[in-house]
Amino acid sequence: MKTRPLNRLPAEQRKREVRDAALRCFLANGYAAATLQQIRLASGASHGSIYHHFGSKQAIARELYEEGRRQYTQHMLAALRRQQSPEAAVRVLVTEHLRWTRLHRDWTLFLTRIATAEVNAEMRGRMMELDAEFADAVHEWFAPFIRKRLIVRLPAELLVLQLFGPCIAFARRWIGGMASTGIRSAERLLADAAWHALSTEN
Amino acid sequence: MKTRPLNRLPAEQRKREVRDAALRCFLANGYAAATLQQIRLASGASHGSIYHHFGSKQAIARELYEEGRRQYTQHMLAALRRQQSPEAAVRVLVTEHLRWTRLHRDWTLFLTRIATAEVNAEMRGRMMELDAEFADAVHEWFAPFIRKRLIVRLPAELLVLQLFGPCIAFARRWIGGMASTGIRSAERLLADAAWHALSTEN
Amino acid sequence: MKTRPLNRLPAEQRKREVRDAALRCFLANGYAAATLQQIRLASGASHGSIYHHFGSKQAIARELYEEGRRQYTQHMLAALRRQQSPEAAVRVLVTEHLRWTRLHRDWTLFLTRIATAEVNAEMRGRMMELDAEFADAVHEWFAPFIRKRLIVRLPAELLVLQLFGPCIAFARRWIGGMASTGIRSAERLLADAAWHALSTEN
Amino acid sequence: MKTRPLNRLPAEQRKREVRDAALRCFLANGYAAATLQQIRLASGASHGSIYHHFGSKQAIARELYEEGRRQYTQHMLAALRRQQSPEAAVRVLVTEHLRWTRLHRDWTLFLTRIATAEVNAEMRGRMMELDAEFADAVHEWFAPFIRKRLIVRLPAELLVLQLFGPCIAFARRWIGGMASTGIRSAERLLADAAWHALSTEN
DNA sequence: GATGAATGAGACTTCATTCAT
DNA sequence: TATGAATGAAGTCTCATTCAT
Repeated sequence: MKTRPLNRLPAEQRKREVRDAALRCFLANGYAAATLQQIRLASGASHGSIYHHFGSKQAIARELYEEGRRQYTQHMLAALRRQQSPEAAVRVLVTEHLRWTRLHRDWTLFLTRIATAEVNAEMRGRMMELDAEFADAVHEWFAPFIRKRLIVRLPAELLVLQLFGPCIAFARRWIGGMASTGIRSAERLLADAAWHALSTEN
Repeated sequence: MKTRPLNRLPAEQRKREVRDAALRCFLANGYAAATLQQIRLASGASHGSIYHHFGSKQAIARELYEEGRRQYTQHMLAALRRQQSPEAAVRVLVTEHLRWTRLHRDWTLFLTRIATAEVNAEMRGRMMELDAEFADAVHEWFAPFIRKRLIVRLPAELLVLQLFGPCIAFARRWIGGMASTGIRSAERLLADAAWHALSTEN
Repeated sequence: MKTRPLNRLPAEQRKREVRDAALRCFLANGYAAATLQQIRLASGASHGSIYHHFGSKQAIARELYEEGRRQYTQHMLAALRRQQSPEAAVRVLVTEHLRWTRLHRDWTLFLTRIATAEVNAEMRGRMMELDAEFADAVHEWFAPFIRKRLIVRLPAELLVLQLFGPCIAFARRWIGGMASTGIRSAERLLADAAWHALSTEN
Repeated sequence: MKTRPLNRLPAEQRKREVRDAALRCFLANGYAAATLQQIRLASGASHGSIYHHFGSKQAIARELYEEGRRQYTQHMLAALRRQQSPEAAVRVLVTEHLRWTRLHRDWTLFLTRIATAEVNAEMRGRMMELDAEFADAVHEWFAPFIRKRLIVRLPAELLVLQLFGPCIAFARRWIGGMASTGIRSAERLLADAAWHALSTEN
């Protein structure tokens, strides 16, 4: 009943702090195992304040997911659009994927886990939407080179899978501490392999 | 006066029923969201009976995981060992992976999810062990051909990733209802692509 | 930079809007279930503004109760005082009670519910006070006729109950959508019955 | 995690104790204000045990409501069916209603409050159903006497209201400590008044 | 006067697990 | 073996109310 608001903050700053704290908690033991209590203690915000700003635990995860995906996508597409040749593009996408994974280990872990975690249908739908958007953007860039037969003839979807499939699988192993190859060597080797797999020149 | 146990079953049959029910529950909303209550209702076994046979919720998942992995591994290695040439082997591995995915949709979904689910360290360790065993077996089969330079020179780990990465990623999309390519066309196309990616002949 | 109050209204108008919104909320699910959040959204006033004007959720209900009772009482006593004969008075009280119920369905529902709702002692005391005042006023009007034996010999309290009991019970059923008799037919029939019950002439 | 069941009871006995404790809690401050914590302490059952048997707080109230109504109804209908004449029947119904109210003050208070409390639609429907059943049973008993013109010509519904309306209103006042007339005097006076109101002989 | 961020106690409910029968 | 009553910690979320701006 008697309470004094101690830390009055601008809304966006408060949300920022809660999101950051929540990310740490989700990473520690996973989404389901993270508790509001932990997020509260880690963020310094009160229980009620968190709900005032987010409305639910899931909403925090949703905002984090959108943020992580946006950063990844922007990074990748920016790198892609700086390239001229398809070979450079293929190499850069693989290299940058692994580099982003390495530099943003937390985000990668969170995005990987939440994607298969038990989230509700609405959130799952949003994830698929973002997946499709990214795949489309990549495919669009390669389309002219596919028409010129510089890149193997594959449906757009499979081309993207051939491009990212191995490094996604590698990243998963690396995050889990299971990779015997170093991630830096993998950058080069998987870039070579991807170009070998996609080029018609070999 | 005393209630008589009505559903006395042979132990293995009762466990079978509980495992089957649990698989359905885990698939419905994920491991964490599934409750003993649901498994109890779905299996017809009582609370106490389930604990008598399994000891914990996690133990049920562990048994299911072992079972699913064993079936997958046996299927894949049997297919691999019937092959003579590296090309046939590469094609068969991709094809059979996708075929197994298609024919055992439930198992695939369960294995995929539990792999990133929030399980304890012991279970995670067991998963990695089984991963490594399978990778080693595949690599061992290809080793002679790698030495003969018929297969691209890649560390064993990356070779396996190059082989399965795309079809794992495809399977994930297909399970989620997101694949625009049919899984049967994908079998052929991804087999071609895998061979193109791994062969030194191209 | 600073947010400007956008909806600055004369105090009484703002209170009016909040009361109206609160009445709707209380009617929807009852006093206890109505939340300040709902009242805030329904009224357009901010959290703080509501507290500035009322001080508490209960105070809003109290003001509404006083308002509803005042309207009912004034209506009934005005109608009573226009009568000359006890028969006309009995008939008019029953008729007008049901007519007011019909024309002010919302108020009736609110007054009925709040009367048995879980409110604090202070408010309960105030309710009883108003009940007694009304009963006294009615009884005072009939006193001369009771002394002249035109109206059955009953303690004042029971006389009023005999007068209003059936139509209160009917109103309760009608509000709940349970009445099989139409409220307009009930006006006449219950007026007849009340006169039959109270008159010594029969 | 570690727990020892201390008070293992037959299911019905445990439910009995919880219901009794809940009735006391609901009476103390009303349904909404009563907490599971209070019921737990008052009943001696654990939190989980209560949910094992009832599933929700509302379900406890529902069972109590059914029980109270059943007791009231059985008492009243048994008394009614022992009568021969309509006069005796009218008097007995009024008298027994007030006597039951007096002897089962707790039940009356609970039934009165819960009826206007904030309960969900399903429970409200059940209440109306029981109301209608009782009214029908009473009306059926009087039907022959109405046809013989020994009882005033009123639609069944209004007849019942004329019969019980005043004593329901009185009971409400008496429970609230507002009645100036004693309940025992009221039994006789309201029985007389009811007969005067319903009989055609006067 | 108005706003809405902040509070924190406490609400109901769920759950894996235990164990007497 | 089977049953299901019992446990109680812990979960998410709600709420009336306060007060700095």
